[in-house]
Amino acid sequence: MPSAATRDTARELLCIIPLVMRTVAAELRAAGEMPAPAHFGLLTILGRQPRTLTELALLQGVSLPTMSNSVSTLVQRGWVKRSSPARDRRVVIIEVTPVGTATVERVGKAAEAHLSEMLGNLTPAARRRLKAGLGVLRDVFSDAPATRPERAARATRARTPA
Amino acid sequence: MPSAATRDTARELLCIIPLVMRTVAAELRAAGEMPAPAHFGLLTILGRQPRTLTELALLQGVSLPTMSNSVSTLVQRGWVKRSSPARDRRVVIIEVTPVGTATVERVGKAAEAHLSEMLGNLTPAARRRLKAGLGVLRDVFSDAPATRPERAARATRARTPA
DNA sequence: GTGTTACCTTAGCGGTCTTAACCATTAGCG
DNA sequence: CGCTAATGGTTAAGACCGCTAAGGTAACAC
Repeated sequence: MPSAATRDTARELLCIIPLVMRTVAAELRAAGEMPAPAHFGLLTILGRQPRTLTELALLQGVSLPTMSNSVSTLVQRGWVKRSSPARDRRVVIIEVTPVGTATVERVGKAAEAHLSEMLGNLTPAARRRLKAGLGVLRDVFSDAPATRPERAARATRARTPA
Repeated sequence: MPSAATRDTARELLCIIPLVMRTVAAELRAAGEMPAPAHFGLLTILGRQPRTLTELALLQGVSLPTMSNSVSTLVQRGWVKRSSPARDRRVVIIEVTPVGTATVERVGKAAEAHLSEMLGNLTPAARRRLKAGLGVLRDVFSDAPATRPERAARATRARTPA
């Protein structure tokens, strides 16, 4: 049984996040060649190291088809590259291309600049509070697709026997 | 010129918010009759008082057509009602219906419950930090469509002289 | 009454996400 | 060795959400 305080925070989340999301998306859109919100995080992750499709889907908390499609559009734009290791030709490794790196760099800077304009008016204390809050959000949501059991279930291909 | 700290926070925002958004959307989706993420905030606002379409668009930071469409689907589901005051038949007043109120109530509770599960593991201190951060987010984004000058301009009818 | 302005809607497009169904490759086992 | 099952991805179809551009109607101003 969740405490009232917890439920209150949940409600806050429910109302505020979409609002913020819209703004973030708008920033990204305005920041030039629009790597859609989802693409931005993806490119950032891939900037650290190449990944398989499944890994990416897990990290971002989306379904495999969604990730497959996202990657496809990223490939179309020349930002990432698919490749299959000879070891196991079922898997697909996704890597960023130099163009992709450059793009995420550039767009990220532009979006940051815009966002910073809004954040610039904050008092240092408020900014610190914001950052702390974001840290908590990251801890909670960073890889917790836990609420959807199916997600995990699918991984093991639990087939309900008709 | 934004400080490094500000830019850092902006980058955090850019990466984390979409992640959180996905989870929130999933909660709402899982919570039954899925008033899509955007609809939830809308119904909440309308729960406080009826609004015109333009007001709603401004409050939510979306374009007028977008709001018109959202309201249309809400109407289709019987959650809100459109009406034109005799005073000025150009404007449209949106009101929640009893069904709408009940729905947002029920779905909100379900989503809260899910979210609370994740939030429940937080230490009280962490939860407080989160709440504080959300408060800052609200202040910054709640009605700051500032990045798009047209939006504000349109409201005050500040017409750039051709 | 003619023209401008305000408010809203329609049309069309791209993006994100889902589930269901399908294909290809690999691994296990008789 | 050949068949079956499991694993990893992709395609297809459907629902939302956001945008711009292009109407349409009501009110206001001359």
